[in-house]
Amino acid sequence: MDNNLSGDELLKLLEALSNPYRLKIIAVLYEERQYVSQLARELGISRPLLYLHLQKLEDVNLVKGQLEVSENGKAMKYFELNPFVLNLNQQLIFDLSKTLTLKRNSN
Amino acid sequence: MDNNLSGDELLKLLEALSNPYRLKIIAVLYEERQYVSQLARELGISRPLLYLHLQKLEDVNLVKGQLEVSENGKAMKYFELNPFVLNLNQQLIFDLSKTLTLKRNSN
DNA sequence: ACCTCCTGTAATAAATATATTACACGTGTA
DNA sequence: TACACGTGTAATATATTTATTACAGGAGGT
Repeated sequence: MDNNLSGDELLKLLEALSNPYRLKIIAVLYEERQYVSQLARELGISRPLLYLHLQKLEDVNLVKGQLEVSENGKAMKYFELNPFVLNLNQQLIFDLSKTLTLKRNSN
Repeated sequence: MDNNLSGDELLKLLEALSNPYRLKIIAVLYEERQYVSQLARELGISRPLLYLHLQKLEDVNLVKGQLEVSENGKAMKYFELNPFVLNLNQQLIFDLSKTLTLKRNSN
């Protein structure tokens, strides 16, 4: 087992990553941190939608946001990437499946 | 870039993996190949639903199914795991984001 | 003939995820 | 004051995914 997360956490992480905008957000933030409005423009989506995506990324700790006040006095919420790496393979899934919750049990 | 897949393929793979039953299916098949009805019983879900999940896994080549005829003459559809490994990290996502399709473009 | 156990799928319902619209509010500047 | 640009969220609509129900059909065994 190469990671210290649970099956449920793995699942949440995979869910967070399984959306094109969220992947794109990661790609953009990989180059440099950015504030919400600007990020929305770059991605071509509305701020409310972006918030939703950022939320999901933040929930699994892929991303971190902080509100700052710029020189000109404006409140800016900057987001940046948290480092992460996951070696995904069958063995890992097998191991973590033991701590994975299914709605209806059995297993 | 440690893999030869496109951004869209990566996304499909992540989507295929972001469901508890599908992870569980992988975990079960990691131990041994299994036929559909038995697999459905082990997971505690209906066959139609299992078919749906197997379909998604097969679509991204995580799994492979073949229809066989057992000794007692019954048709059995066995599924087994295809080997796979994916080193998931920010760099990879950044690289593959270039071949990732967003509904509305920009960027 | 009837029961059991298997494959396969169509039609539909229910649950979630994604996306839009419309707000409210703050600060700096013309 | 009005405008531009930022944050934040509630309410709602739309789309997609997940789940169920109800079939049809084949082969072996009693």
